Amino acid sequence: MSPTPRRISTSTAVLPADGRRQNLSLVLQTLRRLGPTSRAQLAREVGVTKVTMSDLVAELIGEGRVRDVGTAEQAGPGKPATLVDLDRSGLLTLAVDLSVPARLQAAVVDVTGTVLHREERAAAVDAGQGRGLDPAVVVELVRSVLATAQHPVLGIGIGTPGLVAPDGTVRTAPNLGWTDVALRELVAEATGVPVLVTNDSDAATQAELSTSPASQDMVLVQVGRGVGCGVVSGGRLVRGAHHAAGEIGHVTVGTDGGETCSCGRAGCLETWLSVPRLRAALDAGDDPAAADSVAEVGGHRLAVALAPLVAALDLSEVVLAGPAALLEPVVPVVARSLADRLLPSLDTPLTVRLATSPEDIVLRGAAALVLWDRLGVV
Amino acid sequence: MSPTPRRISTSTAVLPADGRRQNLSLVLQTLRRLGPTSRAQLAREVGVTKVTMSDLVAELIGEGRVRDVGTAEQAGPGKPATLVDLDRSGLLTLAVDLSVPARLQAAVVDVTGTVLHREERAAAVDAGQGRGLDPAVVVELVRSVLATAQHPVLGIGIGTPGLVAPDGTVRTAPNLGWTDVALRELVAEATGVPVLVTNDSDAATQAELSTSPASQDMVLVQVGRGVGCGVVSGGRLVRGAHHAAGEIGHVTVGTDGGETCSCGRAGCLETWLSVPRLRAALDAGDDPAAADSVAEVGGHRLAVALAPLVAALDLSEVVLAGPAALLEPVVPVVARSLADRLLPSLDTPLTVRLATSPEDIVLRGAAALVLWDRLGVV
DNA sequence: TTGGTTAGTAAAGAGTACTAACTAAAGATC
DNA sequence: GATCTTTAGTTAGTACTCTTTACTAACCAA
Repeated sequence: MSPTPRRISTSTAVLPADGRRQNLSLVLQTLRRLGPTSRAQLAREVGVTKVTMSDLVAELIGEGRVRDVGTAEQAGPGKPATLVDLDRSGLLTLAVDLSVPARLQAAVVDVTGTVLHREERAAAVDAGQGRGLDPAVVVELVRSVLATAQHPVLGIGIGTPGLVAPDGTVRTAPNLGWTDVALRELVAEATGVPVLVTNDSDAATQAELSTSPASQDMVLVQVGRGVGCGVVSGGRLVRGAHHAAGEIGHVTVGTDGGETCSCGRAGCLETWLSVPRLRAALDAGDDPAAADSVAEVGGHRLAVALAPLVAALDLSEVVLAGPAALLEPVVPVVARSLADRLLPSLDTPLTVRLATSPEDIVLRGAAALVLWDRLGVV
Repeated sequence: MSPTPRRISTSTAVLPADGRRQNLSLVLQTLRRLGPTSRAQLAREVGVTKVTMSDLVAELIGEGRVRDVGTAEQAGPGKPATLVDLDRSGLLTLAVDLSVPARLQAAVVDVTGTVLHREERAAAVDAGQGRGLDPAVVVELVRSVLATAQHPVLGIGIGTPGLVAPDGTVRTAPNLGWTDVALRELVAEATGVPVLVTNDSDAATQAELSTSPASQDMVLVQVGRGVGCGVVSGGRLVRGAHHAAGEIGHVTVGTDGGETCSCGRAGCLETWLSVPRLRAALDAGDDPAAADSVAEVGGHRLAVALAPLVAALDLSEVVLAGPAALLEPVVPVVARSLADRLLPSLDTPLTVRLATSPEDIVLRGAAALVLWDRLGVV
């Protein structure tokens, strides 16, 4: 029983055509991972015969998703390989980042995550006065960027703060002053392009997962105005029972009270750790000890909240995303406090680090999610 | 993009034969869920044509896994259905529960989770004196029960405390005094039957998942000598980076110290909540207030530990497994404390409850895991 | 030149599920 | 009572997917 049979995870029947589609996706994924590759090599990687791989590649070339990129220099005996690769111009996506209202961004992103063209808008949001973000601003921004794309885009991915329903409606987003905004519908109707709306932390997590696919079990904590996270377990982004996974900002941390939070309760994680708080401490005095102390307390509280999560899910990585300068001093505090509160792992120890490339992390993640949704490319 | 295409989750190619196997599994799963069913109904449930379903059923009948159970009483116009059902006698498993050394259990379990025959052994384990459980006892117990099975068993499932490696080796199990015991290998060689070894909490969680398949996102907390848990996210049991998911007993809970734990640190969850502690409080005095107080404190601390997990994974259920009499008073405490520490859910509120049928929960879970591993039956 | 190795293609075959058309058996309708 | 309608299940033929086997093409090494 040890060699567990290859198990497929679906709740509906699997037809041969479904398998074919999966195999086509695998080819694209493999190409994304390896770059230009021969058909023979692809066949070995994916686990089909050369014959089948030639057929799969031919289909992808016919669709304009893959193209021939010439002959490899021979590296030994035998006929030199003819390499194929993703057709980058055929895999453009439009990514939108709404996480910072003062700096709404949209960009054309290629399959490697490179931003080809970017535009920004500034929006003033004051939820307290009932002045939310006008969705028309988002639609205009998307249209403007879409017009600059050199090739048709595969889809539009939007990373937004707040809770997003599976149908692409933003249930609630306090930072944007939104309640039940049918964002997917609005943008899709305005553009005629498929639209995917996700939470910004989930997008960031997907970006991290795509760039460093080593960690199959991790949590990415995004520190901004508030605190959110994305959880990856077994290589899959956790969605949750109500599509609200990752909303840890208003979890009470500790058993000794704390400051009163905007949500009305005391000791929420956001009251201990947030960008405004870290920045204020940095700006306030010339006393570096004060800033250190805020980082110390915030990092400790984050570790208190994360410890049960890390233990219960047996995570191997904790990643912090946000302003690097502010979070840099937090990392060792989190690492130390987590070590204090957990049994040491038998094998590889827990890694705590900053996100590999925090810039445009939401944009890249939104683009990656579109690729995943449209092509099954991880 | 809203109708997300049917996505298969594998990292290797999907051959037609893989799809076929999945579809056969789906038939078994559906029969388990619905009981005796017609081929036409199965076809509608699984999502294939009647023709294909007849073929699938014929194969399963040929293997002795499904059998004809006569004609249905006509419930309307049309030819009456000929019903088929799982052949329960052909789907026996042998389940073993090592979670309580003083009461090692093994049983023949049928596909419904009914225990057909059971045997027990008592073992004295004193890890402090280096006297661990002799694996030969387990082998003898398994052999004894196996001899009583009326039909060949599909596999042997063992639920054991401690950390289990994917190859079926028990890495460490303090309660049994075990370190690196190749349990799967030992039992497999002694019996010639496929063996699956899992953590006891994981087995219990699988049992709960099988009996009430409603909750796709839940945590089951097993309270015994220590505290362990099984996490289900998106309907899947979480394994973790080092196959150590669920080990929350030695997570520090709270920010205000606590008793010293056997692991050497202070404030571990196990120091706040455990069966010995609850029982001692119940037995100690005639003062019911004392027992209440222990349940109060233990339940509160459990909620403190679970809150970040529930929020981050957006769980919909928290299930407590263990001695019902002791845990009964803990449930409302956990529910209240969790509500205090979390933002209320927009939709269905969080459910906190006892396991539906705590008796034999590890045995049933181990059996269910064998069915899953051998047949893909959930 | 000859032999060995690797890439890629061609033809034939096995497996899977489909559609179309059938039989069987019941209730409904005239 | 005869005929229509409905549902279950089977038979025959078809399309699709991947495989095995056998081939050509192109290179290195001796």
